[in-house]
Parts: sequence; C-alpha cells; structure tokens
Amino acid sequence: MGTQKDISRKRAADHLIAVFEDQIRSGALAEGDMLPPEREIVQTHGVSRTVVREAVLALSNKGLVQARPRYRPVVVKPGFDTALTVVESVVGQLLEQPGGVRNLFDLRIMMEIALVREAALKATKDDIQRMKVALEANEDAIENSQEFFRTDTEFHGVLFEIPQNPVLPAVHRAYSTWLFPQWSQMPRMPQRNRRNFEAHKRVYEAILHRDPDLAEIALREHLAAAWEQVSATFKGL
Amino acid sequence: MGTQKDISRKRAADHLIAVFEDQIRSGALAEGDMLPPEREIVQTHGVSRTVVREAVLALSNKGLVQARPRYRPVVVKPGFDTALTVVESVVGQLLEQPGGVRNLFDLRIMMEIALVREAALKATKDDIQRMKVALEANEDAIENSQEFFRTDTEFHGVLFEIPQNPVLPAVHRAYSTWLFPQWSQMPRMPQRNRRNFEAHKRVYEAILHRDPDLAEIALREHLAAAWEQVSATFKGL
DNA sequence: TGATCGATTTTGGTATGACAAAAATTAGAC
DNA sequence: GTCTAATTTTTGTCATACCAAAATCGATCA
Repeated sequence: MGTQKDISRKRAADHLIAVFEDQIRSGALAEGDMLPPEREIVQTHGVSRTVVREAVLALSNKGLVQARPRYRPVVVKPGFDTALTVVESVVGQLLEQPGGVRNLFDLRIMMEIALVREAALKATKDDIQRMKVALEANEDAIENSQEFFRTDTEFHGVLFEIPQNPVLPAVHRAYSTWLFPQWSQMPRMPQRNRRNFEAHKRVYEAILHRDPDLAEIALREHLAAAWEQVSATFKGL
Repeated sequence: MGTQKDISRKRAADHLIAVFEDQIRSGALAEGDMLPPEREIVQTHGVSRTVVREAVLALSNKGLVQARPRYRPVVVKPGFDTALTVVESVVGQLLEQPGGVRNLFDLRIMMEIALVREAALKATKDDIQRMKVALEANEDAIENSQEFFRTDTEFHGVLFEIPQNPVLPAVHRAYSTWLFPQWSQMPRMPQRNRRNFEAHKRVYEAILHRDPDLAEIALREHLAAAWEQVSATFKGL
C-alpha cells in the first residue's frame, strides 16, 4: 500500500509535480492554459530541464495536462472520463488475459441491472422519452448493422444517464471503448439485430410499467444472449 | 543502427514504450524481473538516456513497472488493483470538487445494492459463513472505534468477494483508500458504532433469508445513515 | 568455514550544453 | 487587412559529466 512516506529527500521531479498539481487544483493554472515553456520553469524553479521534462511527462501521464508531441502542454480539468482513459493501457492488458473480458462483462451486467432497476423506480417522463427515441432509432437501424451497433450503444447509454451521476456516462463510454474491438468484429446479421432490438424493447416496456424485477429479467436475458454471441465468435475468452 | 526502425515522426520514447509493453505482454519480461540498466538500454536500442528515462517513467506511470526512487524498476503484472491506483491522483482532484464525494458515494450505493441482491440470491454457505465471522468481529469491536472501522470495511469487503469477480475486491479496496480520509476523520462514538453494526446485521439476516428486496432496503437505510454521518461532519460536500 | 563490515563498482538522479526540426511569431509583400 | 516568407522560440533528442545511493565484491574476523 503506502509506498510514499519519503517525500522530502527523494526525487526533485516529484516536488515539481506537486507544485503544478496544486496550481491546477487552486485554479492558478486554469483549464486551457498552457504550461510555461520548459526553460522558463527551469528559471523560476531552479531545476534542470531534465527534471522539468520528467515532471511535465508525469503530469501528462496522469491526465492533468494534455501534451501533443510538439505542442505546449495544455492544462485540462480532470473529469471522470480522463480518470478512465488513464487506465486504458492497463485495461488493455487485462482484456488480453484469460477471463479478462468475461470479468469486465459480468461487472457490466451487474451495473446495468442496477441501472434498469433504478430506472424502473425513478425514471422521469423525460428519461422515458429519451429511451423511446433511442429505441426507435434502434429499430430503424435493424437492416444496417453498422448503424444498429451505434444505436444499440446509445440505447444502453441512456440508461447510464438516468441516475444523473456524471460518473456513470463516463463508465459507459469507457466500456464502449474497451469492448469495442470485440463487438465490432462480430458478424451482425439483421435477424440477430432484430432479436436484440426486441430485447431492448422488453427492457423499455418493463421500465415503462415500473416493474424492476421484470426489467432485471429482461436485461439479464438480453446480456446473456449478447454474451453468447460474443463467446461464440471468440472461443476461449 | 542499420536495423530499420521506422523513424516515426512521433516521439522516440513512444517506440521504446511499445517495445517494453510487448516484452511484458509476451512474457519476455516476467513479473518480478528488473528492467535492464538504463545505460544498457541505451546500448541495445541506440537511443539516448533521456529517451530511456522518459520511457521508463511512462511505464511506471502506467503501472506496468514499479519504480522506487533509487532502485531498478521492477516489472509488475498489471492487476485490477493497479488499474485503480493509476487513477489515484485524478480521483483525488475529483473528490475535492463540489459533489465529487457524493457522486462516488452514490455509485458505491448502487453497486453495493447490486451486491447484496446478488448475495441474497446466490451466496453459498461459505459466503454466509464468512459474513457471519466478519459480523461477529464487527460486533466485538463496537467499543473500539479504530477496530470497528476496520471490521466495518471488512464486512463490506466480504460482499464484494461473493460474486467471485476479481474486479470487485479491487474496486472495494480502491473505494476504501479513496474515501478513507473522509471516514477516518469522523468522530466515532460507540453508540453510532452499535447502530451501524445493527444495520450490518439486518443486511446479513436479509441475505440469510434469501430476500433481495429486504436486503436492498436494509443496505439503503444503512448507507443513507452513513452518508448522513459523513455530511454532518463535513459541510458542503 | 562462514559471517560481517568496509571499499569499490555500478547505477539512478540531476545538471549542462548543444543541435535539428517543428511550432510560434514577426516582418514583409500584396 | 490578408497571405506569405523569414525569424525566433520551443520542444525533442543527444552527449557528457558528476554526485549519491545501491549493489557488488573482498578482506577481515569470530
């Protein structure tokens, strides 16, 4: 756990990192501002350019600044999205090891069940309207697998927006990004699309009837079938 | 140097990072192995030490190697825990902005509700036994607030272990770490401990009776009360 | 023989200077 | 005022050097 009790006498870059983190946190460096040029930081903080570059790189890797190759680093206010993009490489490794996809998919099932239950209890008229729109778009795209995939993702995305918690849409975007390679390579026949659409419709109607248990059952069946489709395409996940 | 290294217009360090990522993924660099000395990497890859250090630092920030200040970087097999520790700094910022704690706490409520429902449906005898043990330890610690906090966390931790998904315990550990500052600063009176223990007991018994709805209600009340305790201590979260 | 302690070598952390290439800025032409 | 070319900044990279801490080795001693 705690590997950082040693703050004072260690790396100089860590101090610089802390300084910039504070400046960002306090707003001295606002979102969109550019970091000072490296040589200026060298002057103002009395360290070498090596240290400055290490600090800036670390900030970049932490997602606190956005540093395109030849450009000045720009301060970004960390949102829940950045938190999830930072772990991208690690997740990539996890997905490639046996059971990795399954574990993340199971977690998604669990979360989404919670979401539909909550939706069945607390969805507003506006929420239901948004679901309806997404559902109709999904139906219209049954013949176009590419478009169906998009509207499918969007329909599920509405569920993540209902609790009004900004973490959830970020989680959904992260999931969509991470699992996209698996899904996009799957063959998508119209009849399969139709089955998925019907499942979406059942979930929607269960929410409409304010029946959490039914919504859970419908979603569980839907995602179980979806998993079948995935694992039938990719053996040995 | 004649080896055709596709001179990317990008940064040279990125190439090195990719090389090491591949070596870790393929197992050429196994868990626990140390990276070669920087000067050796300079020789074998024909780049400057600056680039090597940048690459190693990036790998460290990604959580693929563990680099203590003066020691050789050690390869670590990325687990779900590392994925969550990587985002530590970002989460720290998020927790300090208004509503940040509330958003994460709400998410925790949602997840844990899903967990107790699932536990009520599918907990094994062994799971229930582990809950019982944790619960008894919790009861024994009512007079000792420090110990009560530990056993409290542990009881909830059991819930995260029941679905047998390695992501969940990692999530729980991350939550415990992130929210620890808030909780540890709270005054913890024995009577309050007792109330929390009683809540734990109700959750346990609902699971014992295989009643997901009751378990949900019990947990919801428990966490709502817990939030009251937190927000009463810290205004304006 | 084996363990302990000290000297030597290795290695990471930092500083400095230099240079090419790309970006940012300015000057100039229209 | 706008577009373009020349100039200046700035980043990316390299090379070298030095210090301090860690790792290694070796001699001493029980």
